[in-house]
Amino acid sequence: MGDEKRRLAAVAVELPEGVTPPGTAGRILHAGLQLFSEYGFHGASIRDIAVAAGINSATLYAHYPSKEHILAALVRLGHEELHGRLQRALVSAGDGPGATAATGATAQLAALVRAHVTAHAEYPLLAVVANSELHALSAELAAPAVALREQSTRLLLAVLHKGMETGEFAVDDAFLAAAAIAGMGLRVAHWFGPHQPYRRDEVADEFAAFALRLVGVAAEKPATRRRSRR
Amino acid sequence: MGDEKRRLAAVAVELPEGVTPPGTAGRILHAGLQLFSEYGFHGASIRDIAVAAGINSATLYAHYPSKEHILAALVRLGHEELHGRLQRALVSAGDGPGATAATGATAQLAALVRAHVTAHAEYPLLAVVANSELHALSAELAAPAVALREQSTRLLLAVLHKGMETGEFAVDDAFLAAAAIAGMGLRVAHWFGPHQPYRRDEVADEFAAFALRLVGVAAEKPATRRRSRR
DNA sequence: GTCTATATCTTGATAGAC
DNA sequence: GTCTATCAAGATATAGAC
Repeated sequence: MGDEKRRLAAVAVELPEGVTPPGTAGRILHAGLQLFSEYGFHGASIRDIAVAAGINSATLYAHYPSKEHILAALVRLGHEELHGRLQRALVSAGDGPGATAATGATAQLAALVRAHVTAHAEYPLLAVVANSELHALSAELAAPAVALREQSTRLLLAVLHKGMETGEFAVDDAFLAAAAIAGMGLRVAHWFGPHQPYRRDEVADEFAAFALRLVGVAAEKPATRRRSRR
Repeated sequence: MGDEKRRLAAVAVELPEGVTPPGTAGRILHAGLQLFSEYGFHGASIRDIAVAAGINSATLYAHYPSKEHILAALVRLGHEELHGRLQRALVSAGDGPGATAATGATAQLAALVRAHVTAHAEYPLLAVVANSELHALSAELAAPAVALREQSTRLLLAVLHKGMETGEFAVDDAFLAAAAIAGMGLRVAHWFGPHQPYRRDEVADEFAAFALRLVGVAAEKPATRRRSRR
């Protein structure tokens, strides 16, 4: 699955639009994103980040009070972006015109997984930093992200429980199903990239179909299935 | 899913039996396992490791030529353990008395996933180090693990392709299915622990069932299903 | 094999001029 | 806001006695 030596595939260093601070602060964030995702928090130095941002290392402290705060900003940003997408996906799926009591959870789970996978395929570096470097933060600086993560988990569990109650899903254990579904989506950030023969929405659709099968929902269009690509 | 701040749950620091060097070299390896898994390679210092191993930092160099070599030993060990388990699982499933052309791939996929999940639940620290700290190694020291990882991936892909050919599996794309199945198993190392109300084999069985559903194999015993625990 | 002591370098962060 | 210069602490690794 790609270059197995690196933490993730060669991807453009991108942050969600609208939320990145302008000017130097934003360039520092981009530099941190790139270096933290590749070398980890402790593996990237203040000077490395400064060089990548095109500034002197001392200038950095005019924008962030410490190296840790750069990471905290990225981790928070990543968790906010994901949680916002999950929430919007849920709302859209729940309010859809075709939603009934018998298909609500199915559509919501598909929307949730699609959003989850899309986010990880769209911002792989941010996802890796938010997931794999959270532990480098102090409890205080990690708190906002931890809270968001718990809420995101709750969204998934709620949909699973709902589907189990309506009978849409045949699942023994909601937690284990959530862990499996979340795990397969999280990992996308590590292998997805422009070198793959897939578009983001192809992966998202396929993984949503995987999730539905996983919870016991039969495939909706068995005839439409494409041939294998790999 | 556990303490979301840390990289993994509170688990005993264990290495596979028989492969750990005796004496001080082994204690260094255990110390490295604990500290690398919690703080990452660059987040744990030589002195930290020495203290955890109960020796002076200089003594360490009588056993390993560099800090990087400690990590390399752990990463290699982790990949060898996993690959060995996958191979043995495949052989057992393939040679089983009930194996036929129509069920071979199904049994093999279940065995593969069970072994994968069991390994990650049995040695979570080792799995986290082997997976998440591989990038900190030079290309040379990472090479053995990278090679093993490619072989493990091939095992899974081969089973998927076989099941697609025999008609056991209804899968569009073997690579995406492999990525999903591998991802859900890899993540187990991050949340499994003694605080969870599951035994290792319960998780392994459930995840194997998830994988079979994911590739389109209908549940074998729908009546035997237990009630949800969470 | 294990220690004390130390060399050498890099780290995160600060002081102060412009 | 950005720089030069620098501090104090920490890093990896080595030398040499026992």
